[in-house]
This record gives sequence, C-alpha cells and structure tokens, in this order.
Amino acid sequence: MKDAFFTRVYAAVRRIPRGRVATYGQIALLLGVPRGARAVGWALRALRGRSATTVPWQRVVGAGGRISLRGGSGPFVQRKRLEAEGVRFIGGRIDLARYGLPGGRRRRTGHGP
DNA sequence: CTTATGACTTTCA
DNA sequence: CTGAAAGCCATAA
Repeated sequence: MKDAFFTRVYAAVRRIPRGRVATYGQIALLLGVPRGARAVGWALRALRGRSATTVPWQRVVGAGGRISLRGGSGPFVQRKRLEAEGVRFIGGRIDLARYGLPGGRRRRTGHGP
C-alpha cells in the first residue's frame, strides 16, 4: 500500500465509536507516530475542502478535550456535531476521562492521598 | 534539497 | 489560567 498517510488517519478516525472523541496525539500514536499529531491535523485539514466526507473528523479534538480548530465556524460546527452525538461540553471542553477513548492515556497514576 | 505552513503537544514564566 | 517557545511529522513550492 502506498504510504497513504491520509487514508491511515481516516481509518483510525473511523474507528472512533460514536459518542466518543480522540485526540490528535492518540490518533498519531495508533498510526505509529507518537509525535505526528501535526501530521494528523494535516490529513484532517484536507477534509475541510471536501463537502461530503465519511470521516467523523468532529470526533477528533485537541489535547485536554478542547477544540483546536480555529477561525471560521469550524469550532462551532464541530461542537454542534459532537453534542448531537451525545458528547457533553463542560466549560468549552470535553471530559476525555468519560468521552475519551477506552483505556486512554492516563498521564499520572494519581493514586494520590 | 531547503523553506514555509499547519485542525498538535508539552514545558516554562 | 494565559501566553510564548521549542520539537516533531507531512505536504507544497
């Protein structure tokens, strides 16, 4: 298969279950490029020019569950679409611990006191 | 081959 | 919390 990076990204995004969201870093990690978050954004950016896409790009958000899209009505559309799927926004952010991918990355044992 | 850009992420002040 | 800077990947010119 040719290095269809885009196709790989789309495949990963399509794997995201409905009502759930994933971060760019998570997608990149699934592709085997832990630091290719930017590259992932590149692939999704290509969708911006296409009208109908079978890729749920709306399920892809930035780190911390916040929308990285900026400018235009991008963020607004994405939020509306996610809410339509059942994703709840809190303070303009999404609770990845609840809507993030299962077994998601937990950056600290946080077993705390 | 080098430069520039971008829907990123993490760290420091 | 906000803002700035550096690092990494892919594409276009």
